[in-house]
Amino acid sequence: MPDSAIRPRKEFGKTIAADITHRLREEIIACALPPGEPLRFDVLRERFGASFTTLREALTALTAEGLVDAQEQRGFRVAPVSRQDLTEVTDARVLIEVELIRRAIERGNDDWEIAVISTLHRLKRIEQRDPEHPLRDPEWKVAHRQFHQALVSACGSATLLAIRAELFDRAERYRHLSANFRPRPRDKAGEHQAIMQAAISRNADLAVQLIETHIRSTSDNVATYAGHLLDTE
Amino acid sequence: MPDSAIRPRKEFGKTIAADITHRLREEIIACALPPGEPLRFDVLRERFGASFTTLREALTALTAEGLVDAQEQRGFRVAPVSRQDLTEVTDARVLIEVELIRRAIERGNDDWEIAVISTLHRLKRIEQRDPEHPLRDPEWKVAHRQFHQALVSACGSATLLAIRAELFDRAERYRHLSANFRPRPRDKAGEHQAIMQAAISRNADLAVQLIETHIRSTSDNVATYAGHLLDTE
DNA sequence: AACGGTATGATTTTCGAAAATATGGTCCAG
DNA sequence: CTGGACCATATTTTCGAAAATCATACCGTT
Repeated sequence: MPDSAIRPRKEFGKTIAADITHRLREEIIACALPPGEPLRFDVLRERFGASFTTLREALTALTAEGLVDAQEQRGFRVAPVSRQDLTEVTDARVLIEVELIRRAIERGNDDWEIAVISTLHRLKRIEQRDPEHPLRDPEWKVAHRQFHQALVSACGSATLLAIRAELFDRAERYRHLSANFRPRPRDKAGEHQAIMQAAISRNADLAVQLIETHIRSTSDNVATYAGHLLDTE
Repeated sequence: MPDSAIRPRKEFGKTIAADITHRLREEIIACALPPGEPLRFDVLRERFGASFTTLREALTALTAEGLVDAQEQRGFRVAPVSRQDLTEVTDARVLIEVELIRRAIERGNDDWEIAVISTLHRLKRIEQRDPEHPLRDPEWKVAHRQFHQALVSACGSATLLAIRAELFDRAERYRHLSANFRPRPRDKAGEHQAIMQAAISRNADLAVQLIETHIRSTSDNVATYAGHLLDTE
């Protein structure tokens, strides 16, 4: 289900609707389309060069992912943000991610270990390039996502992985929301390193604790530095 | 997000696409459209009296819910079933439902207690009518769903409730799959009664244990009596 | 007979026009 | 001035035809 986002230039593989869905998702997560923004067909039609129907299909898919809000007979808009929603997403992520980490540590084989180590390695290399503003680097985004994805990939449940991916996207949107206001990033590199070590050494309890802290502190950061954006309805 | 399925006669509220989505979902869950069945537009067009585009939108929504399988450029089909998928759905349900029951018991107020008691009452009345084949009674289906929904409704997280609803639907499809082969229903009435009592008396640990047993034994039943349907790819 | 390539038919996917519905403003009655 | 009904416009939603893509059968070559 996740996308392994290799340069999604033009229509990479298949249907236009799937491509539009992908591009719209990226823009919403990156807050290029801000929360609450009405999504009018005329505008989208021009921006994405697709017809009503195709756009509608994409918007329907994103509605199911919780990134778009459908108001029957009154069109679509980017899903609004709120403190309540941030809390719900955070709690749900903790619940699921903790379970998946446990399972992955229990079941992960050599390939899993390699994936975890190598994705972290790439992430650290990218961070060295611009330690101040990692979130602005699209490559960092991809690498960060892939590291966390690798960590749980061995859990054995495609169903839970799909749910996790959805929640990850929704959380990432909140991260972008606060990116412009956050003074300096905290020591994420160190946290990722510690999580990797706990996972590889099969210390489940420690890994779980680190992951929960990681998720919650990110969420707290958003609430602190983007709180003023979370109050409008 | 859940539907409170009151007689969805004709186009009840709003858009045709939403209506078709609802009807298609019901038919898939009830296995009127069997797992793996190709969903060709000509056929659907005749069956539901809607156009390509509208149907496509409905199928896209159901794909996101895990009830339909989209194969790019090669159309849609009813999501296939498998032992692996049944296991995943069951485990995910236990994980989430257990958490939600805990939260609901902690946060539920008078309205919650009333909802739990009254939905169980209705369920029992319906069961008295035809104790042998409850699953064949569409009213039982609705009442059963509403009881379980009421149990967790006070959890405080719309996000987790939406995920739960999706998993419930997917599990219900498996139940229908085995309904024709199951010799006699086990004592569900007693189980529901016990769950209700544990919840109302705020005995979280007991309620959690009962719910987990309830979910897993249902799943085991399916594996036992519909196992021969779960092996074809 | 086996293989590869191509033409034909079936099916999905996309499009823009047309129908349905909401929005906003104006006018009139109270 | 206020409130409500009505009309005009903006926007969404739906449709069936047209384009794109896939599946299959056919044919010629080895």
